[in-house]
Amino acid sequence: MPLADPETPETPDPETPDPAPPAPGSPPTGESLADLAYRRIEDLVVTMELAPGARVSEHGIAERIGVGRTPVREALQRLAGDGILVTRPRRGMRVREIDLATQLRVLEARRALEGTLVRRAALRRSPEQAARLRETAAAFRRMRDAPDPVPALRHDRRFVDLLLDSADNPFLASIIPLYALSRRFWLAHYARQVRFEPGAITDFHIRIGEAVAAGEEAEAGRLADAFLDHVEAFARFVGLDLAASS
Amino acid sequence: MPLADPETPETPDPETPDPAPPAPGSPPTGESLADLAYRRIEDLVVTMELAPGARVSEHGIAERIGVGRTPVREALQRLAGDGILVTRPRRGMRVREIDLATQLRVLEARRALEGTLVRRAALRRSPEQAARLRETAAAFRRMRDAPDPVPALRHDRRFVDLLLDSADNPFLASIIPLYALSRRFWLAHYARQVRFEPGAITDFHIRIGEAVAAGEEAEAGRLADAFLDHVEAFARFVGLDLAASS
DNA sequence: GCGAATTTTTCTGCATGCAGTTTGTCGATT
DNA sequence: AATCGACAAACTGCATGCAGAAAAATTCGC
Repeated sequence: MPLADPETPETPDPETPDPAPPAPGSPPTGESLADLAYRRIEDLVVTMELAPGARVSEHGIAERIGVGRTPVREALQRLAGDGILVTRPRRGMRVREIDLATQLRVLEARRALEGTLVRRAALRRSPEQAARLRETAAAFRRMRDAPDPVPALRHDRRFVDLLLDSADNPFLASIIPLYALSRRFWLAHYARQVRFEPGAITDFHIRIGEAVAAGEEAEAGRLADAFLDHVEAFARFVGLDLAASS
Repeated sequence: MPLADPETPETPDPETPDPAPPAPGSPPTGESLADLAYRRIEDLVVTMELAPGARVSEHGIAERIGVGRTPVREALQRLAGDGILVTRPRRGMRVREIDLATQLRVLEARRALEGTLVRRAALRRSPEQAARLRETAAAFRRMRDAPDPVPALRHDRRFVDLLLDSADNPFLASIIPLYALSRRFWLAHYARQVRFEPGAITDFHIRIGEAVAAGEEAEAGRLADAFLDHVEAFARFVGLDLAASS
């Protein structure tokens, strides 16, 4: 999902005064079924309930999550555009396989975007966003040693959304699917290597969240770099394994 | 359009030998109507045949380019995701307005991605790609002083596609819509300021293309940085104007 | 004659149907 | 028994129909 763009602040739109956020006690969903489908499928992929390489059909997913084919199709096309699904010309879509080469490309793109993201977030976050970032860090801290990593993964998803809001640049949103692929890669392999204990990743999240909340631009940037070094080392480490076992 | 992903090279797919590129003398379109619609609409926006702020309806566009509403809808949603169109919840889509604040955000994101893009392209381009890059540079040279800038703009679009192919990282593709917005901004304002003559931009393209073709990573990176400095200076320069006149 | 309420139009979001392919299966032929 | 070919099922790409909501047009009240 590149650019959710929840109302561009630069163009206040002279024509209508904005009917207020769809009413506080609004209908259950303020989002379209396509948006819902996107996030649901993303989650299925990241948690590997939809296994790497699995075939994905519009009809199948539509039944699984209980909506029509149209919104599912829209979600699938976005996911394919994000590289989370791969589509062969006439043959349908599959969940992207996990492999080291792809993961290194993902990290290459993350490296391009992530430093800017956290630096700008540190620079531009509002006081409210800073507070939420601190809450997020605290939540990570509570989850630090939980046995099941999936809740932390889902929390991480929201953390990234918050960073993006704080950075106030919707054009950086293309980093979101990269995180999804990274989370899946990590989930697929973290158990294998004690050398990279799960807590280390969470610690980075905590420290980045706090640095951004504190407005420490340079420190946030350094942490993001160090984080990527760590993640890349992890990928290469388990990647040997991956190449050998296939 | 993030990630066109013309067959991922990392996953050679053991199942089928690939039915050859849709046949050389294939049916007129090797692409879907939605892809065609995307590019067509992108072009309409960049050339401002669809003016900034113009309302865009599925039906209207469908009639205009002669396809059904479904592929148009898919294209519009991608364009909205790319930030080229903006969509207010239930109120329809509009062509994004042109303003300095947005343009600076675009350039911020470009700065994050562009260096990586050209460096990797220089590192990974194939001999064939290098040849095509040189052809591209030559074509730019021929167009350098043409009175109508639109052909050069369209050529630039292909240049970027070629850089992306060369960089061999589909996850960098989110830069494509940023270029579209940059081209439109430039087209909207280039005539106003003789201080930034059109040829300067073309010169950057030429030099970057040649550096990438030659495999000069560091030089390509430096040129990309200098290019962005120039483009940002241009944006700020005409932006004063923009703010003053509105 | 001017503003406010109401009707009409237009548009999005979604479901569904249809055609052309592609994939998978099963049977016939060698 | 293996291979090839025909048939059947499934799926994508696209068109279209329908409901609800917003925008525009129109009419009504004052």
